[in-house]
Amino acid sequence: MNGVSILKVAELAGVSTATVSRALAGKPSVSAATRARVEEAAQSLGYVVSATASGLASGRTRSVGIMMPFLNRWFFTSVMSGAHRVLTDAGYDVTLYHCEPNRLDDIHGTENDRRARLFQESLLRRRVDALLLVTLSLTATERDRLRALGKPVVAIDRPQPGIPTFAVDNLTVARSAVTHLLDLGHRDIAYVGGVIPYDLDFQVPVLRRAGYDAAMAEAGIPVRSHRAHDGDFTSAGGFDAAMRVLTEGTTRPTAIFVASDEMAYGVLSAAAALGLRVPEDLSVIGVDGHPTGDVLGLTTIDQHPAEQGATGARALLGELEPDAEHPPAQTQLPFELIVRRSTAPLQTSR
Amino acid sequence: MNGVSILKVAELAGVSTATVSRALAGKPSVSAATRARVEEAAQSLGYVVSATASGLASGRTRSVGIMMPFLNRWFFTSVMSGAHRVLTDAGYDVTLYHCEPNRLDDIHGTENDRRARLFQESLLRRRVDALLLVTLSLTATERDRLRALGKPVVAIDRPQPGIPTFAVDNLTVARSAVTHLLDLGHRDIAYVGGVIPYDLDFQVPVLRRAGYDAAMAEAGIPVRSHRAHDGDFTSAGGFDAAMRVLTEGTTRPTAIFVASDEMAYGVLSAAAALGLRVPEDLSVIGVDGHPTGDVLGLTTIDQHPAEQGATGARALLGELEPDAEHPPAQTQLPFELIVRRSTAPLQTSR
DNA sequence: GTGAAAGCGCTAACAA
DNA sequence: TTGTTAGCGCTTTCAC
Repeated sequence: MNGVSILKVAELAGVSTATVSRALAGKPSVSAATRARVEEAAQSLGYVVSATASGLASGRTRSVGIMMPFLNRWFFTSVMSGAHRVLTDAGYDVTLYHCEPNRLDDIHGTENDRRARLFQESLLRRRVDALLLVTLSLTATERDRLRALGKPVVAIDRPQPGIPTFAVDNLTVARSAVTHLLDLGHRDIAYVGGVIPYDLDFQVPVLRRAGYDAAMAEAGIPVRSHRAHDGDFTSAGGFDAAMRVLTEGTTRPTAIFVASDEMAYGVLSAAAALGLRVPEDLSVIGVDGHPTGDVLGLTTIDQHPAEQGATGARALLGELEPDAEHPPAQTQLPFELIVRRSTAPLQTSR
Repeated sequence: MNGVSILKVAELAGVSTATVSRALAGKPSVSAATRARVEEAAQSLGYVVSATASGLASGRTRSVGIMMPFLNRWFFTSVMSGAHRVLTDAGYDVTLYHCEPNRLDDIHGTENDRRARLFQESLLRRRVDALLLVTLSLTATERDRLRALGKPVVAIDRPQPGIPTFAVDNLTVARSAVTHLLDLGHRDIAYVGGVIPYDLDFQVPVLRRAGYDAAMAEAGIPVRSHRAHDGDFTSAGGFDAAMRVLTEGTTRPTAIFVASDEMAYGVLSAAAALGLRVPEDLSVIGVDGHPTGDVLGLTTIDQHPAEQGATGARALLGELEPDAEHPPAQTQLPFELIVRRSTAPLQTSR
């Protein structure tokens, strides 16, 4: 019923349990011959160290936590997937924490018990050695609680004060997307973003909007407010926002920069619903590198989310090793413009 | 650095550590007054029980494992998400295991070390009290290893011999989809499925294909082989399969049943690429209930994946309680036809 | 390079 | 109802 204990291995190998522990942990102070005998004994008995016992004795659990605000959205799970691979290959298990975003309409913080429990209970159970935060906005209190854990913490995609962060430069990402449209001759460029429903301080949409504003300003093009609307990072939200962007006012934009691919699918659909041809009547560019963008011909900026997760995980593993240097405070990750058929030069004959 | 220990709580509350343990575990044999004092002491000290210590002493880790073949595909993460919610609300942590599918071209099982390590090492670390398998095909050996753990195991979506399973009836799902098309007057109905790349024994596509065959047979319509092609459960695969389905032979099907929504996006795109209007020239129906299907107007069969995960998790929690009855060997979950604008009555004037 | 022994922080008999 | 005590299965000094 229970697994084989270290004692059996010690007996079979004719050594003490201390030696078995050392040998299996790869400690240097074990002779090659002994190590071989121990490994063979362990192998033949199917012995695997008990996570709880080892964790209690050593204080290290060999598991790391990944915290994300959404458990089933492509970007987040892709980051997670990349991190998971790196961590499990290094012998760590992964515990998944769902950190529910604080909603804008709950600005007084009276709700979100689940999030409170996460920081006040779950993390204190000391089940993990380190934590990877994916696109999370923390309050100062939450950051203090994390710090109090005394464990390595790394953030992906959303810089946190005092926490090493790996992210693309979202402002530059957005600027690059808009610049692509500008280079194609577009001037009347709309923005579909996604600030609305979540997180008090969800920075990514803000930065993408800022990049849009910056690129337009550099091109000397004024941005009118009815040219920017919020989807909520869903296809349906993108559809609604695009319907407004494309029907408000007396003229129509010739291009739209959409802050995520999944919203862009909704934008493409809205264009079709209005009888607009893409890219002849309207150019559309997204962000993320979502795989369905391929068949839909969506031009996008791929930010390689799985690689982001892998990079964050490697930084964590580095910190977990006693004598490794700490990761830099903030590291910028690469991204890549992928031109497909949803963007084209401005048609001058309109 | 380390958390507060049970001893401090005991001192502050003026009781023994055993009583603290009992009180905090909600054991009945504690007086209301004592319990209150203990809880207050724990609260004021910010005490949370150590997962490792509690796990070692009790043999229960209060964590459950979720095993899935893909960590970043919508269906799987949705199931996971539903299960995660139920489990964390019940006070359990979730450890995520990636069980890499065995590829068809690796039929001799010489590779896939990661999968081997999962069953021969990770699971033996006894980090979890129970296991939820999402759409997994196990070998007999793997099943034996799971059984040897002596822990509750529940499967979602893919029946496993000897393991309680929750799933939609995939044959009926497929049959319903095809029947919807038949009811609209279609006779020449193609199939885009997805057997190719993974898992020796990946049953879902097989069942969906069987449902298609059955519905067609019942309608007395022969199925010709060039009317069925495999995508690989990706949009790109769906696109390629549809291109073949729509261009091979001298006539074109008037409808396509696609075994997943994400493939169906590729099918819609292929239709557009060929200048076919949906639904006027071609009806398309998918399966899953993927959210982007909403804006794309994709008719589908929603199988409520998050609910599937929640249901599986509840069954596991039931088994974790000593005196609960075991879940039934196989339970069929509901699904729902959602008619949108990608399907329409057969146009007789062609 | 290896062993003896003392915990790690809890839980679960067993007593009282 | 509560306290005492013996582990749970490892890791890690400290000796040798």
